[in-house]
Amino acid sequence: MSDIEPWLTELLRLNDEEEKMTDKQIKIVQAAVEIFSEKGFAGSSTSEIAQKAGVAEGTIFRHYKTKKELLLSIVTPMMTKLIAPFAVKDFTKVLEADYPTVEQFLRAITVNRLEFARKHFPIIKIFMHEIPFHNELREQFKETVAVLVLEKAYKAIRHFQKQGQLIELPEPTAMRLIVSTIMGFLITRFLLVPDSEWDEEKEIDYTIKFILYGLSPR
Amino acid sequence: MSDIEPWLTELLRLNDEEEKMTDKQIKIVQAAVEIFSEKGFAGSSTSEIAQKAGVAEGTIFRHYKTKKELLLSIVTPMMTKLIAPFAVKDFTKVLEADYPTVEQFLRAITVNRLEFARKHFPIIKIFMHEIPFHNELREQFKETVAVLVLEKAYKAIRHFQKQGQLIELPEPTAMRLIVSTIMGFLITRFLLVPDSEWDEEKEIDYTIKFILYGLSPR
Amino acid sequence: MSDIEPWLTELLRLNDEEEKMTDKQIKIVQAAVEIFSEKGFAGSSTSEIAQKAGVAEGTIFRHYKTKKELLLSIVTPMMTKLIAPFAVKDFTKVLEADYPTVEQFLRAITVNRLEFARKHFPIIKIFMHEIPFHNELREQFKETVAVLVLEKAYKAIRHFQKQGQLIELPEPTAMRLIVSTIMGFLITRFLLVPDSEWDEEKEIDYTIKFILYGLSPR
Amino acid sequence: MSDIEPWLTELLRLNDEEEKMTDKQIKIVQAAVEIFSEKGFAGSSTSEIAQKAGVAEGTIFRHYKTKKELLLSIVTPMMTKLIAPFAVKDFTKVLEADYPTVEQFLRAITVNRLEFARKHFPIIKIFMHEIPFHNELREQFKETVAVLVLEKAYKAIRHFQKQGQLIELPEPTAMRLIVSTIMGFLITRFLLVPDSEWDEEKEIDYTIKFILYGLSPR
DNA sequence: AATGAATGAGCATTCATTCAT
DNA sequence: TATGAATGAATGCTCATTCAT
Repeated sequence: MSDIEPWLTELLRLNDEEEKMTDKQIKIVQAAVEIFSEKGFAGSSTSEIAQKAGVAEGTIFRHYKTKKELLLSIVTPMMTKLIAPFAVKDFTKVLEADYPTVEQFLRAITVNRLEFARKHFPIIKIFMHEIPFHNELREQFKETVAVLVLEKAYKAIRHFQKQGQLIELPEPTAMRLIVSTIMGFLITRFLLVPDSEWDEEKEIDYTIKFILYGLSPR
Repeated sequence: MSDIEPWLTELLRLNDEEEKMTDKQIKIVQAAVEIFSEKGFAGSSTSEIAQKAGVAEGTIFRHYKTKKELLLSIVTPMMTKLIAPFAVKDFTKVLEADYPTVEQFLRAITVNRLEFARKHFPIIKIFMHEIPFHNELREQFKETVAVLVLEKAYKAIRHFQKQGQLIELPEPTAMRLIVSTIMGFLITRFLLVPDSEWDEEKEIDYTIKFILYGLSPR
Repeated sequence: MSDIEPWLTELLRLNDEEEKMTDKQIKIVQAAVEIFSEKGFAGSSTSEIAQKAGVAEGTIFRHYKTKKELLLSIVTPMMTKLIAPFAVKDFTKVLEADYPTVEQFLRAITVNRLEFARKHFPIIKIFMHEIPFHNELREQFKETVAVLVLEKAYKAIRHFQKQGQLIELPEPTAMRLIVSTIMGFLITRFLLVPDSEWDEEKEIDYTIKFILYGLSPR
Repeated sequence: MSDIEPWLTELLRLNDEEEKMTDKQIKIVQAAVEIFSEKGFAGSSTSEIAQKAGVAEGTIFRHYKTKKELLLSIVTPMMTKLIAPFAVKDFTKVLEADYPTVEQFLRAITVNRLEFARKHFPIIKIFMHEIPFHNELREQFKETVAVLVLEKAYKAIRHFQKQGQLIELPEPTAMRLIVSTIMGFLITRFLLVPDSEWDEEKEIDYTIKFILYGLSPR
């Protein structure tokens, strides 16, 4: 915890543009992420966060009106980052120029999201645990992220289907199968076997191939 | 919620063999499942459970020493049921006799677990949310369920690999790809699109085919 | 505080008809009245009340959902008692039968309210301090007490005016002058010179005579 | 509330003689009066005052060591103003010269205090609510105001009694009856019917006449 | 077996006040 | 003079749990 976490630098950069975070505020966020991800939001107490952050309990509430606001201030910016790879105006052009084959596209996406998950893992964990319990989170996710990402992803699927690189499945089904496989990969990597030896290159390869064989015409 | 839930009859049958549950106890479990699955364990209060169950606060603690014991009494029996399909002594014989092809086997497993999930959905939800926060749960799951299921599953994979029906992948990798796909199917079905129209037969078919193509030799 | 206060027996009797108050609850109300009247509602803390009542802080909130509910449970019943002398169906008949002269009527009212104030003094003090800050209190007072009392009082004034015992003033003005004088008498008695020697009989006499001379035709 | 309040100009003038109040300080006092009179001292928070005044929280404490000091700085000068009409050396001479009859004297006092109350209403309200809870206030009031005013008032009463304009009552009793009536007049005017139509001239007249008839020999 | 009053530790949040800038 | 971040004690209230009935 003494090193600066990758998700933190990110968060700092995001907030930098609006307002400077004080030293103590940074410590608070750091402690909150750690504790929320370890015990869940409802299971964490602000006094514990304050203690770990080395600040008075009142200090938390000077910066965040409520405990929930602290949660959202951590989780919301992550959602924005999630859509980053899809936040491109002319998506089809990118596909044509950079990813002539599905394989290249899938590999790019997988590696990219693997790095994203590696960087933001604790926050993603918090997010996935809390999303069923907080309407704001769910709405935010649905309205911004899900919509934007889905639209672009369906476009990519149709693009490769038209080229005959993917079999003709309903886009949602194809999407589901691809996402399941990649999510399963990430979950295995970060939750189930976080420290064991694991040949990442090879596992990526297996995973991509699996999707490819599963979805390409014979 | 007034009808008797499928998971409840199951739970009653399990406990029946040991001890009779009183009327009030049943009401408590019913209320607890509902509330835990809606707000999470830490976010639920025993007083709310008592209220919904229509019993006095003290009554809960007459049957369960602690709130956590109530949680475990709900979640643990579900784990036992989870391994049921694999709780067979001579697994290879079953495979040979009943499931000559991977497709038949996969289809059987998928349909079977789909029904299981349909029946036990609220409890599974509770289980998946709480497992990261309770060592007992994690231990219980690893030591009994995971081990037993994994062992049998690897055996099945090796069985079909030997027959040339599956390509040669490390069993954990094959397992991961299969489980990811099926879990993705179940999560989509029960969490993401619970009420929308969804052609289940067709989706099962797509899913099985995807795994099959992804893992069988060309 | 060790003796049973007059307002307490009253309060107990009122609640008795609905629900029994537990021993601890009585202690809580007793302590609350004492502390509220000494420091004001906002200046009193529930922990202090609990301590003085000799109960755990949580016990207060088992009986009263909020601190404010505790306040209202103390003050509201007093208002009902306030209208008691006017809660008579055929008020004019009472006047004719029992109080042939204004003097008799004024003396009866004054003595009666003096005793009322003596009994309920701490609660009245609380009531008068809190009424500007709590809309519920103000509404309750206006809608029930003020209306009922005013109506009957105006009737009495008109009654004695018709008989030529009172000069012709607008009823509200006559009412104001009478009430001011009696209230001033009570405030002086209980707030300003609570313990000094004070010849009550004589002061009542002066007060009644003052009103009488001030309002009767020469 | 945006206009300059009458009590404020008064307060400024008083403080002017000692020390200049800064712009922010004026805003603070303005906000404090408004909030104290609306929610009571204990129910108001310094942060709310700071916010309404448009200053930083710390600024309040630069000018007033404590919240209570802020209260006193508002209420104390008002007391000085209260005794103004009596702060005359040769009171009897004033009576003889300016007020040959009780009626003239009463009318002068009533009109004068009516204007005073109109100007200082919010502060008077604060004062009356807080006096039971703050010993300093009570002491200050008793030792300076009450004593000075009482002394002069008794003198006036004796003066008119000697002339046969007032009946022979103990001065405190006469005082009580007069003050009750005038206070009742003011309270009715400013608290009970603040915005309704109300013929002030006529009500003053009724009030004076009531006292006069009540206290003068027949 | 069931109750519900009682507990006291713990909770999120607010408070008046301090102090480095 | 003014700021506003920081404090930590205190607040009203909730919690899981106990226990006499």
